[in-house]
Amino acid sequence: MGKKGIPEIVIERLPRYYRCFRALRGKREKISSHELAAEMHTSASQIRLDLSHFGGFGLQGYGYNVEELHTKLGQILGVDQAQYYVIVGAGRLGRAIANFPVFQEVGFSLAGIFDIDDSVIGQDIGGVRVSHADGLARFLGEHPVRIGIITTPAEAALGVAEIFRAAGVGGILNFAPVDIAPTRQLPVTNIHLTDRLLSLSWRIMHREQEQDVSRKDVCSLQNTTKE
Amino acid sequence: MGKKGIPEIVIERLPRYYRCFRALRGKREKISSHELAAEMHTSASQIRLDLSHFGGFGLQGYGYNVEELHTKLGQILGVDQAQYYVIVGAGRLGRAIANFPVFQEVGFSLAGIFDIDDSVIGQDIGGVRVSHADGLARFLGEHPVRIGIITTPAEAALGVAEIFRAAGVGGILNFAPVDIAPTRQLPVTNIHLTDRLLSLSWRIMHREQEQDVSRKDVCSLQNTTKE
DNA sequence: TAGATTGTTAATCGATTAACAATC
DNA sequence: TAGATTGTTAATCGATTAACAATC
Repeated sequence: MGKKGIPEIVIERLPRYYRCFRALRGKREKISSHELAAEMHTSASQIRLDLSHFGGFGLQGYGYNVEELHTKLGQILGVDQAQYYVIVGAGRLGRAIANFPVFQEVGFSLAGIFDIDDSVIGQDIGGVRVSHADGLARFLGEHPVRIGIITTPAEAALGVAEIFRAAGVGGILNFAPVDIAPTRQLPVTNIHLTDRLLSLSWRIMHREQEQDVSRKDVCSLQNTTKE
Repeated sequence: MGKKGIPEIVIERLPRYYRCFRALRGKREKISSHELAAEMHTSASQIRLDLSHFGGFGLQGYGYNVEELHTKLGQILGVDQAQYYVIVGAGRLGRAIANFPVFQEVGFSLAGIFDIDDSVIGQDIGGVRVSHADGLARFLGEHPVRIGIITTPAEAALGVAEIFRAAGVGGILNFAPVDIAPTRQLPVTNIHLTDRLLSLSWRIMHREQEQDVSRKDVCSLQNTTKE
């Protein structure tokens, strides 16, 4: 099977597999779908089907080679190539993201950070000087920016998204509490932290009917696979 | 239909409806499922089925009353009651979250913030003094904390989760790049920002086969509903 | 009343799980 | 070779969409 028609939901799971194989490096040479399913609290079937979308990474009677899968999944996710991103909105969340060590580890470099508040312009954040947002469009025209991250207040977010779109930025990661609509040309991931807090709040109030992990060991990391 | 057996996926969508009705307040008195679907880029069927899980909020021939739905959805999500949360990990991300205005707007109050770094202990973050994490278990025993937010490095996260569990905290929102397993007693939402960045990276590299929004108007917010 | 729009049931679609032949 | 474990197809399960009777 080629790279066409891979369900979106499989793509969303891919980073988790990557993370798992990354953590396994050095610890073991190989792992079977069943062992991995136990680690990840999923099913072996799902792992095999998910991975098979990208080619035959496993070996019958052996399993998956940890080193190989780590490399292959990294390539699939674009971790092997340097990628540049910019942050618009140099508030607390923007600063936090600018300093995420994992982003760097994974090959993403901060190319620029922008704001409209004169009092923060010129400050050094994550090794980069904050510039005025007026210069954003121009900056994007001169630098190869793959990802635009929005950490502005809600009001500013759509305007920034439009600048990103016009400049041909590859994709948007939006943290402003507004939904930015993706298009075929411009994938967008909207991350609404408050939404996650609220759905968690609901689940807390209704925890009785939570997933029926058998109670023998409440905080265990025991897997619930049946296969 | 009662509150039993509502699919998890519906719950995850609920905050989005809430956000939408919140934004509509004052602007209009009522809205039909079709109009709302256009706003939200979903289908009217899905909206009607989702909302019907919680009771008959709509009125035939009229639609949904904005004010009423805002109130009802707020109640369902627990926004009407004061809820306390603590943050463990007073780094940049922890500070950012402590200052999220939307969390407060929605009824969540920061009860405490903890770290192990002596140089940050005693600092004021979001109106709360940073305490040493050694005092976390005791603090939880003395205060009614609904949600525990983890913004520590990966290594510390499981230990903190265990303290939360032992203290009977209602639920966990985890930002550390580790999966904390939920149990029936303790719902957990793991938010892996790097995972979202990586799946976006894949989508950028494969944007050709993105969802086929018709190209007539690339950046439009035009709805794609068919019903 | 006639038109609009819900709540809900039935039909469709997609995702997960189970099963097993292929093969290391 | 025999045992293990994959990749893949078929069966099941769940979620979305379509249709429509109920009713404001």
